[in-house]
Amino acid sequence: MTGQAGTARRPTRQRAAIARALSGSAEFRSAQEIHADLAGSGTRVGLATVYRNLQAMATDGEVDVIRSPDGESVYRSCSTDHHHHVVCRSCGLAVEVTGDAVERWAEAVAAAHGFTQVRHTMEMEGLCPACTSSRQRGTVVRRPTQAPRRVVDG
Amino acid sequence: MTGQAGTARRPTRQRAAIARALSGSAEFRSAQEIHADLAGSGTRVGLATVYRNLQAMATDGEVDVIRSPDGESVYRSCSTDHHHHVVCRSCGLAVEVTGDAVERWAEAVAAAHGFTQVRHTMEMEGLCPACTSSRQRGTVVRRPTQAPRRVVDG
DNA sequence: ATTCACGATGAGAATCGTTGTCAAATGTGG
DNA sequence: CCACATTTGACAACGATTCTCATCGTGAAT
Ligand SMILES: [Zn+2]
Ligand SMILES: [Zn+2]
Ligand SMILES: [Zn+2]
Ligand SMILES: [Zn+2]
Repeated sequence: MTGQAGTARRPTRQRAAIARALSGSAEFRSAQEIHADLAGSGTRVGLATVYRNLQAMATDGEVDVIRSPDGESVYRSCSTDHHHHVVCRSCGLAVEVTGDAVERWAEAVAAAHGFTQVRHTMEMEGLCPACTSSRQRGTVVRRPTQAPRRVVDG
Repeated sequence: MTGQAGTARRPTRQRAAIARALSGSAEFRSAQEIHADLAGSGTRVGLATVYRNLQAMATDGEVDVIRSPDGESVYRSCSTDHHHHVVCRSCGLAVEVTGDAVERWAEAVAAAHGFTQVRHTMEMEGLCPACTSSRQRGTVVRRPTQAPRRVVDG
């Protein structure tokens, strides 16, 4: 059978704590970070439980989840400010951008296929101005592994 | 100093084999799959080498890379047909979509920040028509883990 | 062609995020 | 309160990716 009459998910102290921790920040955070936060604030929750609940909340559409470039799953409560990034492939410079155009497009194309409660992620990567000119001059920036600078921008 | 006069990357039999394997398919494939392909076709290449080269090619902008939902990095040679997905959060149904609007938007917004050689990834997720109506009827599809069906579409 | 310096390779160990296991604890419905 | 299905937690197991390091292959110089 595919579906079973809906017994809602049970409310537990752990689930509540995790939800609270999530809504506390507007940034994407990993399961481990959240687990650490909880532990730090005296709330004792098993790591596996954090993973399980974050997953559940994700499939229930309560949180957004994306994969960080390092391969971690990072979560963020849905309602928070929504934006995208343009990241430099060479030096890691990141710029935040927003744009109604994509938002509307995503909504429209998904709706056209009958999908509801649609959410999306989009990332752009290329060469930043500095790295672009470096390459033109024939020099190659070989993965400086420098900490990505984060540049906020509307 | 950030950059050093460019000693290009050295050509090796392994690198060539990996590049060939990549251009052979228009689909995203994982490092392990490519390694298996090579081994299958009698080309002996170390797994670590496959990883290293795929990464290098990615930072050089020769291949696209995204994270599959299972957490694997999957690679695809750049020039191949470009599209996006709308995936059902509940049953895994996936629809391929294309749209000039996003493509142009991404290009424009990145250019506005001086970025060049821009590439992007975008994924949408929501509830497919079937799962939407299921929920409305009060039934909950609890992660059937059914193999995602792939539905091509322009 | 020979030599040199250094990037590239490969085999296996080591990492580390994530998932599985299963007994104990805890909500729920009656 | 009772019977029962979920959820939790501690820890083992997994698996993709990265690291280590001895050895090899290339490009450049001689
Ligand atoms: Zn850059
Ligand atoms: Zn958006
Ligand atoms: Zn569905
Ligand atoms: Zn696109």
